[in-house]
Amino acid sequence: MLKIALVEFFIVKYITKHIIRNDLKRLFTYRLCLIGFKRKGFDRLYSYTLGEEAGVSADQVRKDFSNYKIKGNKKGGYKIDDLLRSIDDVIKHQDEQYMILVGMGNIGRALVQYKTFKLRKMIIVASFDIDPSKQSKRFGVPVLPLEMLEDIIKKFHVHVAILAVPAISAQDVANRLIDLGIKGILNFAPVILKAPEDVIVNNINIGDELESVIYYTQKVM
Amino acid sequence: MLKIALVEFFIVKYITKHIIRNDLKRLFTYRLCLIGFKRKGFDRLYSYTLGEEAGVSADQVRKDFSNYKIKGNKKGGYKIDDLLRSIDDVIKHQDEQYMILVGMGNIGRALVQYKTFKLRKMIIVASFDIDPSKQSKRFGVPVLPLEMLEDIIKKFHVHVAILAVPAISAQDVANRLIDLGIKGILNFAPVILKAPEDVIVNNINIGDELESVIYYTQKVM
DNA sequence: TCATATCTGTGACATCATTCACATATAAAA
DNA sequence: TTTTATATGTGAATGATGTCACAGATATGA
Repeated sequence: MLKIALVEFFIVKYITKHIIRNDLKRLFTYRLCLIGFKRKGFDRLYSYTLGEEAGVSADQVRKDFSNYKIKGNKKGGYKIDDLLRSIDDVIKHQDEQYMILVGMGNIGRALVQYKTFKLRKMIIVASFDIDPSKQSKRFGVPVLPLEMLEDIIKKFHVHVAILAVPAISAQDVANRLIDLGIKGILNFAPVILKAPEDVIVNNINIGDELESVIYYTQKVM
Repeated sequence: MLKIALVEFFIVKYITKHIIRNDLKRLFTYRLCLIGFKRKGFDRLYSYTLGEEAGVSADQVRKDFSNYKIKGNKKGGYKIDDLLRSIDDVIKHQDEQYMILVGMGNIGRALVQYKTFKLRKMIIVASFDIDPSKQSKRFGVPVLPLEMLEDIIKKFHVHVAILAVPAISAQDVANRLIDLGIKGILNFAPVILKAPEDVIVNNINIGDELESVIYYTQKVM
C-alpha cells in the first residue's frame, strides 16, 4: 500500500510568498557600488557607469531610480552622496539594527563574527543554542539557552532573527520566534519556512546556490 | 573640481549577467521538499502538495515540470522516486563534486565544515589563504598558500570555486581563478564580480539579504 | 468491467520586468 | 551669453514569467 502525501495530512499553519523584490535587491547593489566609487574618491557618476559596475543596463538603473522617485541631474549625472542618501531613504536604512541569532553551528558562529554586519551596524545582541557546551563559550556575543529568547527579544525590542539551526528543527524554532514577535527571519536552514503574511522570511540555501553554479559549469563544458 | 566616475576610466574586463534562473532554483527547492517527504515515509504526492511545501502554486509546479519535460501520472500524482530521478537528470546531479575554497575567514571556515555540503557530496578538496598563520592550522581540509592554486586545480580537475575573501581582493582572486580555468564561482564577498561569458558567478551577499529582511519588517510595522 | 471523480499537461491569457526611444533639461564649451 | 552635445526621465514596446482553464488520461471504487 502506497503512502501518498496529501496536503490535508498536514496542519498548514501559514503561507509564505517569495517576497524580496528584485528591484529592491538592485537598490542594495547600487548602494554597494556607490560606496565603492566613493571610496575610490569619486563624487559623481552616470547611469551607465553605475550600471556597468552593478552588472545591469543603464536603462535599468534609470528606470529603477524613476520608479523610486530618485532624481539625478539632467546631463550632469548623479551626485554619489545625494544618491546614497536617496537610496538610504527608500530602504529606510537606519544607523543601528538589533537582531538575534539562533543556532551556533558552523554558519552561526561565522555570522556572529561577520565583519560586514559590524561595518553596517547590524548588531547581534545575543545568540542562542540548545547545546549547553556551546553556552559556556563566548564568541563575541553571549550564547544563551532558548528559554531566554523571550527575555532578550522583549528587552532589546528585537524584530529580526537569523536562523542557522539544522533543517529538522528550523520550522519549530521559527514558529517559536514568530510567537515571540519576530517579524523578519533570515533563514540558512535548507528548508522552506512557512510563516504568516506579516512575517518576512528570506531563505538562503547555500547548498542550492552552489549546486546552481555546478549546473551551469557543466552546461558550458 | 569634482571627480566624475566615467566608465572609460576602468579597464572593463568582462560583463557579468545575472544568470541563475528562477525556474532552475525552484527545481532545487522541489528536490529538497521531495527528500523531506521521502524521509517522512511517503511514496507519492500531488502537484499541490509539493507546491504547498515549496511555497509556490500547484500550477507553477506542473508548469515547471512541463517545461523540463518531467512527467507524472494523470490523476495518480507523482512518484517521489521517479520525480527525484527526473530532477537529478535535469540538473545533471552527480554523485561527487570537487571544488576549492579561497579565503579562510569566518565564512570560509564555516563552509569547509558545512555539513550540508558533505551530505550532498560537494567536496572541498583544499582551501587557500594568504595568511601563513592560517595555513598551519587544519580545519578538516588543508589550508594552502595561493601559489598552490594551479597545482590543486590541475590535479583534481576542479572547475568550481567558493570565494570567501574580503571585498577588496575578491576581483583579483577571481581573475586569477578564471585564468587557471575555473568556470563557476560562488562568491560571498560583497562586490559584484566581473567575469567572462563562459564563467558563471553566483553572488551571495549576506549583508544585503539581511538588510532586505530589515526593510520589510519596518514596512509592516 | 464500467463509470466517475480528479489530477495532470499545456496552450491561452495576464501580469510583471526590461529594453527602447525620444523629449527634455542642462553642464560645459565657445 | 549662447550654443551644443549629452545624460536624464519616462511612456510605449517588447520580452519573460506566472496564472488560468480546460481537455485528456487514469486510478479508484462500485
